[in-house]
Amino acid sequence: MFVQVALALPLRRLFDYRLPDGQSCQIGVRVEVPFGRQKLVGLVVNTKLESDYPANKIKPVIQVLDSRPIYNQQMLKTLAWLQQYYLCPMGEVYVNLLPKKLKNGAPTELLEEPIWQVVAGAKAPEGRAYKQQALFHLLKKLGPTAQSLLKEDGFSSAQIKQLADKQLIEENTDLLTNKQVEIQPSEHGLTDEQQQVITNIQSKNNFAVHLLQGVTGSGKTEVYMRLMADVLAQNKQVLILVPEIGLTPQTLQRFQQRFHCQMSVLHSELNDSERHNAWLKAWLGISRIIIGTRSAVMVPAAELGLIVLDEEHDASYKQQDGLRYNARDVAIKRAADQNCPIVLGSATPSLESLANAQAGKFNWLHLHKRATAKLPPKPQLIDIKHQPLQSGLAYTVVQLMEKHLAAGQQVLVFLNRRGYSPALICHECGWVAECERCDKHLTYHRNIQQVNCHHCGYYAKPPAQCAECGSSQIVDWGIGTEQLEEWLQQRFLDANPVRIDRDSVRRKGELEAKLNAIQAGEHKLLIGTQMLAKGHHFPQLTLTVIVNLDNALYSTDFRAAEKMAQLLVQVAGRAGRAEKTGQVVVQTHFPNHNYLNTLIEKGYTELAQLLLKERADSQLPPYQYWCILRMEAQNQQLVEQVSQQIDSLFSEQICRHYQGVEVFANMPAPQEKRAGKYRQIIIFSAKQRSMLNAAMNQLTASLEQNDFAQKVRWLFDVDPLDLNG
DNA sequence: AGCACGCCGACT
DNA sequence: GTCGGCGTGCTC
Repeated sequence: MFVQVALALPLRRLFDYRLPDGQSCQIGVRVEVPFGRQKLVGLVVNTKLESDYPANKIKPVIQVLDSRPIYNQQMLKTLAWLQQYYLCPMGEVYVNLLPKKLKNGAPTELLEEPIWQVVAGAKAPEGRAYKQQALFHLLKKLGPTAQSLLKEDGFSSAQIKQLADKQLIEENTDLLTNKQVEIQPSEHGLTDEQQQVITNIQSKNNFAVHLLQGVTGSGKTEVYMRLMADVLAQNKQVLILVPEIGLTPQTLQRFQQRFHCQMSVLHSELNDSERHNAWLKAWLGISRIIIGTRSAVMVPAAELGLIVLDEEHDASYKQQDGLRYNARDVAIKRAADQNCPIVLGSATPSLESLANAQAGKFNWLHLHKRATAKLPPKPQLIDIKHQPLQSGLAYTVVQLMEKHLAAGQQVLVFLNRRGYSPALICHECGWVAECERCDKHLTYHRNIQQVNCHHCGYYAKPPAQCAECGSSQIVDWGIGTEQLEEWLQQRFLDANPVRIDRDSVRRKGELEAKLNAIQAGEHKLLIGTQMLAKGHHFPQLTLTVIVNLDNALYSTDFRAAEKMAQLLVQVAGRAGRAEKTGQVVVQTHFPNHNYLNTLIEKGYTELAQLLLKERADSQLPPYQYWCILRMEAQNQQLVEQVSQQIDSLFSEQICRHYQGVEVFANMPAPQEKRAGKYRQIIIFSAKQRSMLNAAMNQLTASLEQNDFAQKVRWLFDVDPLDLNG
């Protein structure tokens, strides 16, 4: 008996091993095998009675690690599709998607974890221990809850331990494998719109893709929860996917209060043990709800009955290294294989999903009304042509800010550029400080006295002298959040400005703390990047200032306008969510630009129609499928030469067998030189996805045999979001 | 990806 | 004379 094993290697093939006499194993189990002179853990993808490989070279399996398969037949089918579709090495899907401990061969056993509950008759702690009080009250409301979830709720192990020491809460080990779900009634009624959407989705029990387009605050979460209640009551599991920074303790607590059951929360901040347990609880069926970011999409929850993917347009669903998958597309495939419904939610759906909805492939549903708040305000364009700017802000805008702050309200200034200034230049000769590994401008960070490359992580002390002419007249050019903050600190000291970007909230919990301070009204003036745009509610916010999005109007990236529109709608949605009316102003040099005016006057969907028309006319995605072959080497000539050879190989030997598949471009990567390496890309395109995939599989087979291709590192990016990465 | 083998430059 | 640099090649 032989087994075909997938190993964590950059190879697109499987390795045959012999099972020791009398032993057998199921497909989908892990095995430990000898490989060269090392030992590796791999996954059995197939068993067979004969092998093509020379019998004397086949080694025996050292040990079978699982008695129960890690992946069932259905999951293995989905994984096989994933490997084929994304043209990646075997190990990327069969091994690297496992949590680290399992990858290293650890047994599929849960690590010990306490389940906490309030001691019967205990009273809340008194005094200054506010966190402990909050924990006590939450736990009382939730019922028995796993320690890992309490941590996700924003409590530390120390806080939990202190309550336990005071004997106000206790462990309940019996509940560890409890699969019960207790569903609490909703506190909110449903609007007619919500009811219609729910009825519509529930009328289809099997696989269907529902695109739920609802403005911010229209009650999408309540719709999700009603659908979940239904599915959980049928003893099925639910998978909820959120963008990288989408899941706040508040959102999680909403789910916990509604559904008293075990849950797995999966995201990148977990340590190995936490991820191990969360993954296993989903696999064992203990967790009935699995909430996670991108990578949670392939957790093998066997009894899946519903997938919800929130903010479906979000770029963080696309992995940009290793297995370059899009969790949205993989989630749809999983739902299809599992024959369960999937709901894609967004206020601003991606053009891909809108095209699918219009083609009738997705069931397109709408929530137009805000359930709890007023409609988002209509943005106002401020023409800044010929206007003097102070730290990037027009005088009229500063006056407006002053007015809102004087009324005791909050103001958000949005600038998508961190650092003090995006460039340092020589005042004498115009020399610009550049990253020596990427040839890109270095961003000046004044607080830490550094210049940083935002593309590769290179950093250095700011140059004291010009590298060209030796002048010491180095000046900063352009405005970043750091500089904006500095100026606003002076101008609006009383408003206690706070900056939120990746630099100012580097440490874990820092973002949380600042958001809480904003909620509490400690800061009236908020300065932020993308980070502030997503998912956070600021009820006292009445003015949002968007400093600059002009670069998106004339960008080389064909998705720039789409991203700009999604961002603008999202940022605008932050303001006036409570009873107060909000105001949104956008500074621009192009107040007559068609994109901006369509978006503001007619809304996102109208602009999307316009953009889709342009994509169709220019033969761009989603009307043309793309697959990028990326090549990388230390040597520029080599990488160009190899890409030329691959191009010829494709055109001469492969192209004619696959109708409509062509080379759209063969060019240096937009950031040709990055982190000291030279990069070249070939974009392949086709109208038919299956045809493109078949051609690329053929090309892959050729590349693996050709030795010129081995001279560079190459990999595929299927359905790329951009040409970088 | 590891890990070997292998063939050339600076060191105790 | 050896230590070690990373180019090439192989792993069931």
